[in-house]
Amino acid sequence: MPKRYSCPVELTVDVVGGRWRTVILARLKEGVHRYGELRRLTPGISEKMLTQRLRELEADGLVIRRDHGTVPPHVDYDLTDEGRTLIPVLQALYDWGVARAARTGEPL
Amino acid sequence: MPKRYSCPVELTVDVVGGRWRTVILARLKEGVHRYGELRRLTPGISEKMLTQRLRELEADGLVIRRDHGTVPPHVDYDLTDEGRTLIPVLQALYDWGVARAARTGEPL
DNA sequence: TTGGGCACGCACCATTATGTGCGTACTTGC
DNA sequence: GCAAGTACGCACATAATGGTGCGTGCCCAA
Repeated sequence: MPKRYSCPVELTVDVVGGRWRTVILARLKEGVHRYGELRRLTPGISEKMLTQRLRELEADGLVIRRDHGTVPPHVDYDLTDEGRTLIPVLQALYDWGVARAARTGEPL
Repeated sequence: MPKRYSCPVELTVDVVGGRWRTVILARLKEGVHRYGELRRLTPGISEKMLTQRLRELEADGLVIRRDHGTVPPHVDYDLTDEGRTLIPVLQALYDWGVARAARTGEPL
């Protein structure tokens, strides 16, 4: 049975919620990145988490994984068209984070 | 030691992330609500969760709790000015949810 | 020859988030 | 008199999330 949402916000949170998904998407909105680049750009994430979240984002159709089939491996990730529809959301989250940090004096 | 963020999005997610916080905030952006109203407007949430999240949002300065001190109890919740700065974020989440539902055929 | 980078998979464990069910002290409606 | 509503608190249990450490097969630099 399909899950019912009482509010569109719930649906969105279901897709981009969680500790890492939005952070990863925010990186990818700046452009294509390799696995190792994402890992370095996201301090604190474990390799397991990064792989796991990327797989989920792929399954949700927000991200494409491109394996160049070379050896040593070269894989990169990009937003799909569907993923790009999230850009306004990611931008809003980004902007609020900046403003909030300014108000509270938290470091960035 | 203060927590470090590698990206402003991380900070935002820390504040409004999780299963319920955004949903509650989205309700409050429509106006003041009593505890019982929020409970009815948010199917699936337990009373414990609702109370817990409201306390956190209060502690983060996004929501005010007003206890009218009457008996039987009458308490209502509203966004603070700080909370109102989140409205563009909440709107972006809402809009994307609507558009996503339309694309995937998910019910609302 | 030893070590590191690449992009993971897998097994196991810890922490956090969330849910469930019950109690409270009082009032109003039936 | 009895149930229901109000706005919770508390104890317990499960589910989701996250971390650790190891192994893979190949290549390149020191």
